[in-house]
Amino acid sequence: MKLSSQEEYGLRCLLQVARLDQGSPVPISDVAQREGLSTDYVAKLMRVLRQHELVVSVRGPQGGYKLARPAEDITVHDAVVALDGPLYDGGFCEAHSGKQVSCVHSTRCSLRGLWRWVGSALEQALAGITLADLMRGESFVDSALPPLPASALAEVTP
Amino acid sequence: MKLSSQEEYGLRCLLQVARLDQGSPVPISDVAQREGLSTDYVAKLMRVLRQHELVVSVRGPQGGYKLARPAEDITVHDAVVALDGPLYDGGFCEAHSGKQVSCVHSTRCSLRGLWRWVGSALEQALAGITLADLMRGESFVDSALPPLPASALAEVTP
DNA sequence: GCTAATCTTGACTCTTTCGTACAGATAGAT
DNA sequence: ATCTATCTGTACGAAAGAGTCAAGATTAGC
Repeated sequence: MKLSSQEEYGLRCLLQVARLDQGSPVPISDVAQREGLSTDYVAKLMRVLRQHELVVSVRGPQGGYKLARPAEDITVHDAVVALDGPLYDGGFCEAHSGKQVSCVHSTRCSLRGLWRWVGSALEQALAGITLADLMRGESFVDSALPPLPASALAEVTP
Repeated sequence: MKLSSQEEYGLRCLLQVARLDQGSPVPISDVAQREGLSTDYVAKLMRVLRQHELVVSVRGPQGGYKLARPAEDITVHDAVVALDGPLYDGGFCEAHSGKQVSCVHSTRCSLRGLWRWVGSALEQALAGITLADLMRGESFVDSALPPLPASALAEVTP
C-alpha cells in the first residue's frame, strides 16, 4: 500500500515531459537533469511510459519524447496503471490463496470486498486528475481536492 | 500502490484471531491451517502484529494469540500501519530526490500535495473500518461502504 | 556517406521483500 | 523433573524491485 519508486519517478518524468513539451520533443537528458536522476534510469522509465502509449518517442538528433495525447487527456490513474499495474487486481484472492488450491476465503472473504472498494475509490479519484491539473502547481492540488473524500464512511461505521 | 503480501496475509491472520478468539488463545497452527499458510510464516506475521501491540501472546501449552483490544477498537488502518508502515510517509520528497541534495520539487511539487491527499483519504477510510466490521462477512463490506467516496472530485476537476 | 545526438535493448548488480528452516525459550501437565 | 505444546529469534535462499552499464539502432545535419 505504498507508492513504488517507479510510480513516483515515472509520474514525475511524465510531468516533466508535459511541462517542457512546447512542440519539439523533450530529450531524456533534460528530464534527467531536472529530476536529478540518471539518464539511464529516466530512459528505463520513459520506455515503460512509451510501451503503455502515454508518450511517443522521436529518434535521432533533436529527438526525445512527446506526450501521446494532450495533457488534459492523461490522468494520474493512466500513469499509475502504466507504471505499476492496476490498483486492485481482482485475482488477488486466487493468486494469494496459500497452499490451498482455491481461495480459502471464497465463502466469507470480507477482505475481498474491502480491497475492491478501496481500489475502485482510488481509481475514481486518480482518474479525475489529469497532467494538466498537476501542471498548475501544488497550490491547485491542495485547494481543488476535497478535504475528506471518504468521510462519508463515518456515518456508516459508527 | 499495491498491497504487500505482508499486509494481505497479516490482516487475514489478525482477522482469524479475532474470529477464533473465544476466551482461550488461538494457536498459530489453527490460523495457519485456516489460511493455508505455513506455520512458520504465520508465526512471523503474528510477531509483527504483536510488536505493534495489536495482539498479545500466551506461551506454553494451550497458548496462542489474543487480540490486544476488542475487535471494535482495532481498525484496518491500525493493521496496515503495523504491517507496512504509514500510507503516506511525508518524507518521500526528501528521500526520493534523486542525486540532488534537496528535493528538486520544493518549489512546485504538485505531486506532494496529491500523495498527501491520497494518503490521508485512504487513512480516513481505513480507520473507519474495524475488525468487528470485517467479521460480519463480505456482504457487510459490500453494502456498508459508500459506492464512490471520491466522486466529489468530478465536480472539481472537469 | 559520415558524424553526432538521441532513443532501444538486454544484461547486470544491489537491495528489499517473501517465505522457509531451525534451534531456543516458556510454561502447563504429569 | 520431564515432556510436550506452544511462542521467539535469527539466519537463510529465492524472487522481485531498483538502478546502472554497455552495445546497438535510428536519423538530422553536414
